[in-house]
Amino acid sequence: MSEKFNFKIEKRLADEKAGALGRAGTINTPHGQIQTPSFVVVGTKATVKAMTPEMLESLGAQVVLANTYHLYLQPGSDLVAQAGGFSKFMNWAGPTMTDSGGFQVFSLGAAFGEHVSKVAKKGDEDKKKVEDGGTGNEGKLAKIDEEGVTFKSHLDGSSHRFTPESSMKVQWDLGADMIFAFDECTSPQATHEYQKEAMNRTHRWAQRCLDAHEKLDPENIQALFGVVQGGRHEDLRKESAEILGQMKTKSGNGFDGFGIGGSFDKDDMGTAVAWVNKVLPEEKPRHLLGIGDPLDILEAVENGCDLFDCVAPTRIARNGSLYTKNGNINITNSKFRTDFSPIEEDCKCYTCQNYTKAYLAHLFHAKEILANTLASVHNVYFIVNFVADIRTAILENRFQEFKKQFLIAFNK
RNA sequence: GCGUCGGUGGCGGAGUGGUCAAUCGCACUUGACUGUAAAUCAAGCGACUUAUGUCUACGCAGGUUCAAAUCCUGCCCGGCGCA
Repeated sequence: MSEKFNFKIEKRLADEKAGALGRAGTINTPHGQIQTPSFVVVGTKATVKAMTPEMLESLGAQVVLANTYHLYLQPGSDLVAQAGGFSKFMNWAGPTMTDSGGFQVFSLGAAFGEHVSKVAKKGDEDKKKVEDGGTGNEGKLAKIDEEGVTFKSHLDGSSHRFTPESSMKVQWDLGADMIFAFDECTSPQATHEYQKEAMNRTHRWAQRCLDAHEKLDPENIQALFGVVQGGRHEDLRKESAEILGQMKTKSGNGFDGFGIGGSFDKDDMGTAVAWVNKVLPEEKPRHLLGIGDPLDILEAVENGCDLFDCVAPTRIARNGSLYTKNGNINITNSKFRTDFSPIEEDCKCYTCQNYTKAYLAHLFHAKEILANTLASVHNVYFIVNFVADIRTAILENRFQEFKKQFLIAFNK
């Protein structure tokens, strides 16, 4: 009944600008098509915070990504399996993905209690280099060894262990169309030496994921994406893409697509992504994990990425930051209290069609729960349609013009 | 009228002789947020300022003291009790 996973490239950027890696395509999954490039909405615990699936669908979202670690802890992956998978559980009929739990190795390990982002900005250089990835320190909730990672639940402190094999099993139970190999997301503050060590471990884990997945899912119902690591280093990134691009099981099955994970330099994301995408097999989709800033997406699409997921649109929405074509605004700023115009005059989202900035400002100041929903609707609409517009521009041979116009308006 | 308790920064409310421009909470202002530990977090919040700097401040007016939001006197205002 369902179509097997596949990816078709419809249009390449290369005919517009020599050397450009970008493309527009279509992914087929058992739960429908994804027109790429596409923004994947994050619904960590089988819910996109403050939004119903109907809202997501009506604003054009195509894919939802949930998280292995979170659903494993709560309500438990066996329960989600009983429900028929997280997509059925949350009433989202479209394509789905799950992250492997690899990001929690970072967020509950190296990044726990620190002010570290996986995207390093200027001025972060003076932050101390971390020799062991930062995971061995006291108080961290994740500890890594060769076999896997031991976590302490952030909910109740109980101990749990993930291995490449168990991540595959949990993701099988969660039942997404596309899943990721269990990897280690490293801190941008980690040394080159540590990045290399972590990358090599991630490669060994990738092979184990590939093998375990083949046993669990011999008909390959779920597409498995390998995750490229290597941090901010060109040599490591290229090596990782090379190894994962060619990795196979004994019976010859390789990855169905690739995630690009780990840490980046904010200023040079396009370059880092290009190192990888020049090496990865062209005919497989590439998902840039956890990246969602409009400017980063623009760079990454141009350099060959097809899918993006990011918590930013929903998280910053809940904190009062709203995307506009002229840059972000913070709706809680005092000047918006009496601004009776929509967030954006020409925006077609439900929020902009029906409410004013003054009303949203009021909801935020009053800490009304509807603020989260209306702000999330706008931001998700903005980013999903922004990426869809990039796709259209590629198909219509006007990507560079689109990019130029967007940057002029968006850059503050 | 008598007695009694109290009047502190936008609000609530600590402080009861020096370390107080004054704990804390709220409100307010601004910022951050990139595979969600997140409806979270950070900074600021008397004035002027580059300042560990100066000035003005704890109902009002005096006084005691080297030093007062803190002690004394008077006044004004409020709560409660008794007439």
